[in-house]
Amino acid sequence: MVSVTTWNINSVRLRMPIVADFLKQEAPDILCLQEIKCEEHLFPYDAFRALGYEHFAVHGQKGYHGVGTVSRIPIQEYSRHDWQANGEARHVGVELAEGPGKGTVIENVYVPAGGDIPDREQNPKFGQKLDFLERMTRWADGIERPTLIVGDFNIAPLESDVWSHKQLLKVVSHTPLEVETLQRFMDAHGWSDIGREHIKAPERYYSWWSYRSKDWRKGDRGRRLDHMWASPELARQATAHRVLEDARSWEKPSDHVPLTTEFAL
Amino acid sequence: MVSVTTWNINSVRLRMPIVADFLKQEAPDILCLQEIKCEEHLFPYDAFRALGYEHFAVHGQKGYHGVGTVSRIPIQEYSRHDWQANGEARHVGVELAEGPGKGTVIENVYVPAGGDIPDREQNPKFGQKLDFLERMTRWADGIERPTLIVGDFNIAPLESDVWSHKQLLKVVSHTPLEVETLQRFMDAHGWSDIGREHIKAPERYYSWWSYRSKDWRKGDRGRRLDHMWASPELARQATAHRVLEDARSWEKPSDHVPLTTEFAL
DNA sequence: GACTGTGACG
DNA sequence: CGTCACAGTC
Repeated sequence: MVSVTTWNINSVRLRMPIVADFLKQEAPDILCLQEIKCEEHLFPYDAFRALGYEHFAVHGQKGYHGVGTVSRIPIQEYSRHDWQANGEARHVGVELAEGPGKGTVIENVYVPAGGDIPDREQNPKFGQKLDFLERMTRWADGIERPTLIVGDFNIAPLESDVWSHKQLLKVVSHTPLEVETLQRFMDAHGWSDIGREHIKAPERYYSWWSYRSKDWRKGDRGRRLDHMWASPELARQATAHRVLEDARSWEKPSDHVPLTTEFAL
Repeated sequence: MVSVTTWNINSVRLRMPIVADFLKQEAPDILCLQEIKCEEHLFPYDAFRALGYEHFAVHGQKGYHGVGTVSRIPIQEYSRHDWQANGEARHVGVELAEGPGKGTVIENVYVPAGGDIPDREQNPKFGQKLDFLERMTRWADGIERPTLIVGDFNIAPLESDVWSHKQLLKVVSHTPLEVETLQRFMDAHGWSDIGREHIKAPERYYSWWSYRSKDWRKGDRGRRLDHMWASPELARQATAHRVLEDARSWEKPSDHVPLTTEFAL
């Protein structure tokens, strides 16, 4: 069995105390973090080692973005794409280096948020987000090995992925254009949406609640921005999937919560 | 009996938890804070009221400096000098409004730090500090009522007020020029240095330890920058004086510790 | 609302 | 080392 967690941590240095709590409690084999917000040499390697996580693939930059994959089973860095070709650290890929599942690829990605206005002309960041997804789509077309891609996709595709489909139709993260673009990425490889295989629509499923409200539970205005997608054959080996909503209430929380999937490898 | 505390708090909003602890523990009648670092409308009045302190004289500004006098016995704002005439909030004066000691004046002051280089030409801030003290000296010359002046004077006048007289002779806060300038202020009214009346030189007496060292106790590199000076007749009524060095070890401490004097009024 | 870096100030 | 302000991002 191999378990994998994805978590947009919104500063790994600031959040290391709750990351440690999470690892002690949930003990996934592999933890994929997004928005680590630090350069690679400032990543808290020692704190992870002290918890038994001794394998790393970190793609960081100063201040913004950045992803890091941390593991207690051997992994090997496999790829590091810059799909925007602008130097931003938004992806790192690893493969399982030993044991059952050896060669399985785990891609950790942080898709651009896309700014406020869902219009390429008025808001270049929205265009960048779509372009990023389209380049990922072309890349996915050539995937030949069993692959798990996880991370903050910054898109909530289904109606039951948001607290109000109607009120979010023109809000970046849930616009039809983004949803279609994400669908093309899905089709390019035939990804299986593990989250929705285990928590079927139309059941409510969120992974993010804004900081901009006193009580995140009040109104439950969440969105499912974080995802775990697998190649079809790998998806069939997923035996369990959990969303740790409680983490949104922890001390100094991230605005995202961790998602975990177990695989019978 | 009336007890008065002076404490450079280095942000009253950030430090309110330890201020509350202090008031519960020491319960002075009057608390004079410096470096409150907030505008008046952001001063935590309610937190003080909840502790039984319902009388205030606050002179604040955005971000820097600022002084506030908080009392559980009636006080009345008396003066608010701008000795530099540059709009900085560095002084507020009150008088006891009722009971024994009615009319006694308590001045709360935050003398400019003076920058790094002890030279007017190279460092205008050093000149401003001296000018500030000289204007206070002219003001002190006209004092006619029993007065207590407390606060962060940013000068450690005596050899035993610093961890190394020799090593600090050219360090702003202990230069001969500052010490002479402070002495002229003392002479202008005949102030009595209550701290040194109770803890006589050459006994070690510090009220500040820099943040710039891991362990403030290591080497004990302190300075006596905070003072409580009284008119001669008032000084004779001072019955006790304490320095709460422990406060330097509290959770998220200020770099200054509170000084308290009791008066038999 | 909460994070980052920066720069000023101590 | 540690505070605040500011601007940028999400």
